[in-house]
Amino acid sequence: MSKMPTIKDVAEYAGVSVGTVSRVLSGEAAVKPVLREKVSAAISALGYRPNVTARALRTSKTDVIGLVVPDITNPFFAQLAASVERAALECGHSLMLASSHDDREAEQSHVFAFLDRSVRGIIVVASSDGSGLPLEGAVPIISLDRRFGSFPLVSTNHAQAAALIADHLYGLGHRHIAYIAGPPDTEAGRMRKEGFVSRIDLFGKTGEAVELEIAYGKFDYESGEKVARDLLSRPPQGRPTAIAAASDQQAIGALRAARDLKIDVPRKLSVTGFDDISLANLVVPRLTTIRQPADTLARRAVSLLLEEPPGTGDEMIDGSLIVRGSSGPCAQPRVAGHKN
Amino acid sequence: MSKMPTIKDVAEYAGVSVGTVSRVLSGEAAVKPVLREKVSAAISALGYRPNVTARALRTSKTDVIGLVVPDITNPFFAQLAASVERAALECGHSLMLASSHDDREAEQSHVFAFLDRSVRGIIVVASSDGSGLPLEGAVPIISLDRRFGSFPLVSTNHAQAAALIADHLYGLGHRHIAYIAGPPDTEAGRMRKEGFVSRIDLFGKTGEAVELEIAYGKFDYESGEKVARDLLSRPPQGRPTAIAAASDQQAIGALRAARDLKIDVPRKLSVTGFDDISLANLVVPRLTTIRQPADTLARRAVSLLLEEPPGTGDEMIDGSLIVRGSSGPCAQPRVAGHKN
DNA sequence: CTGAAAGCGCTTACAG
DNA sequence: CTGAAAGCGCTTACAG
Repeated sequence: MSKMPTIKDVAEYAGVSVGTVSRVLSGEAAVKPVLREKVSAAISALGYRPNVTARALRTSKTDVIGLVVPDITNPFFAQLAASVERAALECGHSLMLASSHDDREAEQSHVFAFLDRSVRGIIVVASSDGSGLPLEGAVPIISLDRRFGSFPLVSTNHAQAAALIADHLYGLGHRHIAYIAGPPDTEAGRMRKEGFVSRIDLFGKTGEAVELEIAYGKFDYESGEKVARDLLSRPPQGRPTAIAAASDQQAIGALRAARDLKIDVPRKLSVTGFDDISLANLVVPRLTTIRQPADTLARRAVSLLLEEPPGTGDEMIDGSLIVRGSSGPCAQPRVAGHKN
Repeated sequence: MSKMPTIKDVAEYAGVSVGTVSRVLSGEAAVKPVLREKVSAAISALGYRPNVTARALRTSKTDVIGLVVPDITNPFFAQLAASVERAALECGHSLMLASSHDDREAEQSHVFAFLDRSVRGIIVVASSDGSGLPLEGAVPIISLDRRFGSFPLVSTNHAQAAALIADHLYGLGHRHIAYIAGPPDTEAGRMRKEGFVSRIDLFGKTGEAVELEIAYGKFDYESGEKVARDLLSRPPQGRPTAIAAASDQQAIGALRAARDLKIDVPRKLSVTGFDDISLANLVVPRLTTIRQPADTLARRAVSLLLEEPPGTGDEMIDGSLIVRGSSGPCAQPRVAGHKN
């Protein structure tokens, strides 16, 4: 087997024309059973496998989906990638993966590289809000989780989900809350913050006022740790009783800062995340967070891509609140003697 | 631009033959400067980009590397994937990614799928020791981290690295150690265990004897937590003073078990991992572990793949010990009053 | 140094 | 229902 057999070899072996072989391969056109048999026999006798490249050239259709993520090392993106791969596989497609390392140029060049390979479609988890990419519809493009250019976005309903956290914390009695926001140049960062803030504002109007501090950071561990450290190195009375973070990684960083500062979570401080990465359930205490429906998101993105014609509208999928050990009732500092 | 321009369009625009265009594209053959200019001008005027598929069909060479990992959601594999992607990019190649979900059949079918796409080469992080794949050299295949079939393996020198941990723990005075091994059907699992055990045995002969318990598990969090829980729910005197795990994830699971059982790490128990995933530096306490040189591993794997002829021998790369807070001196239980 | 032509392995109208 | 033939967009001997 020094050379792979081609459709021509199969045709000769079976004593038919290549067209006929092609037809039984596609299964579309009707072929007389006798010939069909012969062809099938030839195929397995020779161990023939169609040349995907040739097929792609001829039909200018491939079965690969390109995915670009900011950083595959980020657990949430890894989860997303895994889900996209699975969804693609279910639809008989393969995955090409590229990391943009949060670099806009890399992101663009990866998209172009995918275009050059005439992939079936491209899903991009943008590194930051992309601006005017001069890309018209040769190949469908869908934004996942974070908007890329002006392409349709499939994402968690960040605002709705963030409001869930606000409800939770308010319900627990917290009236001094810090929110660690994500980068304001990401739609997810903005929407989560806005959802959270506007819910808290609403409480201010209809219930008890809440003192809300907002700090900005990146979505990673280090940012969360750093911001939380600043927030928490104040005397107890001036400290927030709850920190809501825009990502699990930030929240886990915050947890670490709290531990370093010997602040008991959840007794003295509640901490919440966003994403429900698998780690969230493993840290101590386990993290209260928002579950992003990675699987559903991925599946929808792939569907939109593959639809004929490709989906064109945004889709928002609700997140759900996962209550675990890192959040608890506010330690009512007004009662004397209960203070730290 | 409803249709992508082809090499033919460029040729017409520049007033030359397609052969000439192809030659300036490849940069190999000599082309008279005047024509070269014209062609370049035409290319940018039309926004021409070569059709990768056609080129692949013609040359039967592509610039994509296939990577199959057991689970992209596992932080170490994610790191490996990121490194492979980077290394591939540096060599002008793209990455196709597939997850085997630790399923041998899926693994095989992904390899075949890559073969069908006539990728330039395939790197596989095996889910378990693959056996006789009937794959001869159409396309180079390299095993990374865990051996696939009988293909050349690039991996950390697991035995050497595990011995480093043994040295560390022994040096700290631990004489009752538990080792949480990885699955014995993985080469990495076996070699790490063997490296660890034989080093401890050596101590037994040349120094003080060490009581060594060995438990088996998968490489994941849950396994580590479960095994450690069993190990640690014994009275303090019968407990190991150190747990060496075959992966960071196991170790982090063990950390969690220790915390649940209120066993102070590192005061009463030392815990070590293997991999140095980014999380290792974020758990509390930070995890002492072995750094696997993911970047070097990936780069070597890609190099072997791309060499002409492809590399054929195994390569072992030394790991390094990273000492952090989860390991410390043994709490000499022999001194009365110091006991728990 | 350059053009005309063959061919990579398929699919798909076009006749019959 | 089936075969002969064109053509997808390239690269590369082959002449000149």
